[in-house]
Amino acid sequence: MKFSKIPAATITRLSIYSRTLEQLTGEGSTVISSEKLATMCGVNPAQIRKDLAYFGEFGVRGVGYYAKELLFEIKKILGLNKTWKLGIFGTGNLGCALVAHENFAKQGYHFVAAFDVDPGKVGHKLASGLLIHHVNELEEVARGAGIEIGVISTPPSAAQGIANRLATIGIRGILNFAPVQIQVEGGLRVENVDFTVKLDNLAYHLTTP
Amino acid sequence: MKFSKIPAATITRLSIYSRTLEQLTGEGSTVISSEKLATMCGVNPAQIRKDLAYFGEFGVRGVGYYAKELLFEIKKILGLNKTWKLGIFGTGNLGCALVAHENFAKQGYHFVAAFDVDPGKVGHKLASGLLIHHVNELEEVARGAGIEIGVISTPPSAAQGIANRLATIGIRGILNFAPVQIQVEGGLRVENVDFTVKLDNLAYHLTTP
DNA sequence: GCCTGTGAAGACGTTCACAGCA
DNA sequence: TGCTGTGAACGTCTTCACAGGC
Repeated sequence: MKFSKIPAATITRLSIYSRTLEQLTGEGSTVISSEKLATMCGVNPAQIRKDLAYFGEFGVRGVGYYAKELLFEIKKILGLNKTWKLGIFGTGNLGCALVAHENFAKQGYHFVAAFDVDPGKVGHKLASGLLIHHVNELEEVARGAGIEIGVISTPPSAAQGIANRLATIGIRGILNFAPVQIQVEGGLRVENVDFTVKLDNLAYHLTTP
Repeated sequence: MKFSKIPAATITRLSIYSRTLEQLTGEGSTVISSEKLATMCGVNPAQIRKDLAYFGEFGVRGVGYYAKELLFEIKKILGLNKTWKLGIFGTGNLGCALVAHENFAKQGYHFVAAFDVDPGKVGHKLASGLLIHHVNELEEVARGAGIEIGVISTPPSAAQGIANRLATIGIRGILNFAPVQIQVEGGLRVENVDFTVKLDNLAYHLTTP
């Protein structure tokens, strides 16, 4: 185990390795080489070995990695050996789709509270049975439900305000779907999921080959 | 104008600058310095100047950038001075939410065709009025509608197959919401929008402060 | 023989610091 | 003076190439 600083890209790749290993173990693979895993993940084999070396020695020389064991270790590294409680802010089309999305629950991410500003929605339930609270009650409900990660799918103009309030009650992680750059300070970490940025990337590369 | 290779990260940032400038011009700003724009976008001022320098000289020394003009130039660089035709593959919760999402249309991205495998959905229309075709008709309909970018929101297992078929009819851009690594070759470009990877990042950083 | 683990080399991207110009 | 444009310095991440070990 090394104590050097771990590249952000390494964590992102671990997540992809994890997903690929999930698939491989599901298909019955037991041993996998860095080369084969690399091909499946679209990276360089040395990259995989280096990424893993930050956290330990998980392979067997001359053999490869035991898929199930490696998957377990990676999940432990990422903190996926527990359940995470999420709150959704904004229950429009996207917000509802996210709550209903199966991949979250499958990975241990559970929505435990939902919020909106629309009085016509407050008090109603989402398809999953989750009650929609008014965003005025954010602090109280978030604490009560034990939210650990906030998911923002509000219009851009509301995102910063939600983030600020989440910060003050000690939430340290935000997944932001609103197309704005949220200004943060201190321990709060924001990950942006940005469709438009990705589309702009495609547009650029289709325009400038 | 320089002919050096442009970092991928530069394009992503241009997209963010564009969004921020959109907001600024909307608020009535006319001139903006690299420093102020940098603060708003969460980057280094020199970074902005360098990013822009790849494409030309858009600023005025001692003054800054004219917001409206810069926005126009960045949009031109990104290829946003035209309308892009998108096809959606998979009309589940997420797919429907994407078609309904206002930010796409606002930036010139228009869904012109929808596909699903579910016979119960084929023939029906989405809320936007878009008719759902069976994915069997992919090639014919995609050509007819002039799809330029494919948006995949199918289950993971179906994603690669759709990508292959899009590749054979000459589609060169894919926005992939399925949590799998799509294997591509040649001119096809895939951008992944990966909620779970982002959440795993948060989980890691909340676990390992 | 084969595949992992890793120091060293290389490639890449970012930041600095200042020249250039309104 | 003030802010952009940019070569050079810096730091970071990736890839190579081979030592280490089954």
